[in-house]
Amino acid sequence: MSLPKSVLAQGKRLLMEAALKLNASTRSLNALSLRELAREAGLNPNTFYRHFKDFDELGLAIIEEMTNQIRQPLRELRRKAAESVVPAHTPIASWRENPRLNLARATQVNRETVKLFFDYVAENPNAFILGIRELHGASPILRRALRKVMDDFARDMADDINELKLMPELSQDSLYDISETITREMFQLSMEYIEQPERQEQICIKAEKMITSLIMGSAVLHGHGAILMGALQMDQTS
Amino acid sequence: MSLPKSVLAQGKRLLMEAALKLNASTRSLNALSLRELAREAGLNPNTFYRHFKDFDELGLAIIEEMTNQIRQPLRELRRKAAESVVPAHTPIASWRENPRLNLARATQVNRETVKLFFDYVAENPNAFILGIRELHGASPILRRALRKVMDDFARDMADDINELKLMPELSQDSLYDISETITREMFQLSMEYIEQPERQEQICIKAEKMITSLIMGSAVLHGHGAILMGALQMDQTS
DNA sequence: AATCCAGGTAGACAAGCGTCTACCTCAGAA
DNA sequence: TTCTGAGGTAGACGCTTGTCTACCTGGATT
Repeated sequence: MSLPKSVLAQGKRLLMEAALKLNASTRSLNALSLRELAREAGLNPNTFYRHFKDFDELGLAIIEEMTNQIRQPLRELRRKAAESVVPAHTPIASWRENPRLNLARATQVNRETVKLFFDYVAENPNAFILGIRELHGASPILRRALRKVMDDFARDMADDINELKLMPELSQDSLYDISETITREMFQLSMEYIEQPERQEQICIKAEKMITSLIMGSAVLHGHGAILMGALQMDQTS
Repeated sequence: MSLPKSVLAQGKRLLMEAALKLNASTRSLNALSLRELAREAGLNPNTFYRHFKDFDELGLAIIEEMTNQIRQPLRELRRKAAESVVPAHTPIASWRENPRLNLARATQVNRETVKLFFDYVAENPNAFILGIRELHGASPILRRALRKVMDDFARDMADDINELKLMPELSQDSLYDISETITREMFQLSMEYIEQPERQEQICIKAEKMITSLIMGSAVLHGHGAILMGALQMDQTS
């Protein structure tokens, strides 16, 4: 949960961590009082002003740090997962040529990415609580910022699906729509994952199925049903 | 946005409406001050205590009213939409027998339900803002209550899909999972719908596609792909 | 060696807060 | 007709709040 050691002044980080903690356990950011925050951080109330103009600025700082921390690792994981089925730099057969192999790759990437994502959620629950809370919170500034974060995530996902050929070819728009939906759902589910530790495994499975269904359904809807059916039948008999 | 005329004391309704308004425009429920609320409602601060123990109780009252208002109409609409393709009391052919007709029915119900839902959102934006905000808010009580609301919605949806045979047969669990995902997504999208009036039509279409993809994907995943493909091909040539 | 200034503190202020007790009012039950 | 109790008000209480001005400190810059 702790923020990364960086060039941030100590007090600034203390305040950010206190905000994360209070936000998760007690109240949303905009219901937080400056003095309460300072108390939690063990600092003088005025110290807040040395680092932030207002709570939005604090929120933005937290969001930025968190985003930087998770965005790149997620992309790398997708690559690793894809390579674990087909070694890197192997020319990738088209879905039409080898539907079975491609489906296996996609399934593997799906499974591993979901797992990593939830691992990260479990390690940084407070960050996700804050993110999801403020995504629908009262501050338009934070809402906008978090929507952009999710948008970036979705774009990354779409790029990776494209690049790693994780599903039959699709228009850019449709692909992005799917990525957006998946991203939204994953963030939603991360709350359940945090709040119901005893159901974590089920939630993982649910997430995988949701993603698979969405992607498959979209493929069918765009005329790639036959390819998929081929892959699936071969898969079931193996 | 206004709450229904009912047996509620006037002051109670005034307070609930003030809470809706302030929540939507300014701050989340738990960041609301009692005096501010009373001011907005044009009442004495103490009047609050005559009706509610605390803000959670207020929130619960609002949520309950809203749920009663939308739950039944949604169910009825699904029936009407289904009947507009196949008249009531007609014995419904199985998907295997007549995939094309069933797909048409499902598509119609999908389209009309999405439309009705968003219409209702547009009429009661503040209620949805409050609902979505508090679904991820700081109060565990309201979170739990709203999760139950969404759960009920999902169950209704699953029941209707079953009863109206809106998709090929599926295990109850899988069907419920899908309904849950769709419900979650619809609530998410309702925020976008409210905040981006100029994109309302696109959001409708996006929602329809999302639902179709999910349902089709799930059908494929559970071995009903062939039926679907048949229906689709016949559809495309018509 | 002098200076600067980012980071942190101290105290004070008026304003707003939640909540208490006490009082008013008036429709309907007795 | 009297009584009662739900709905609403008034004033006061001690706290907490955000923010202001002023001051301290110690490492880097000159």
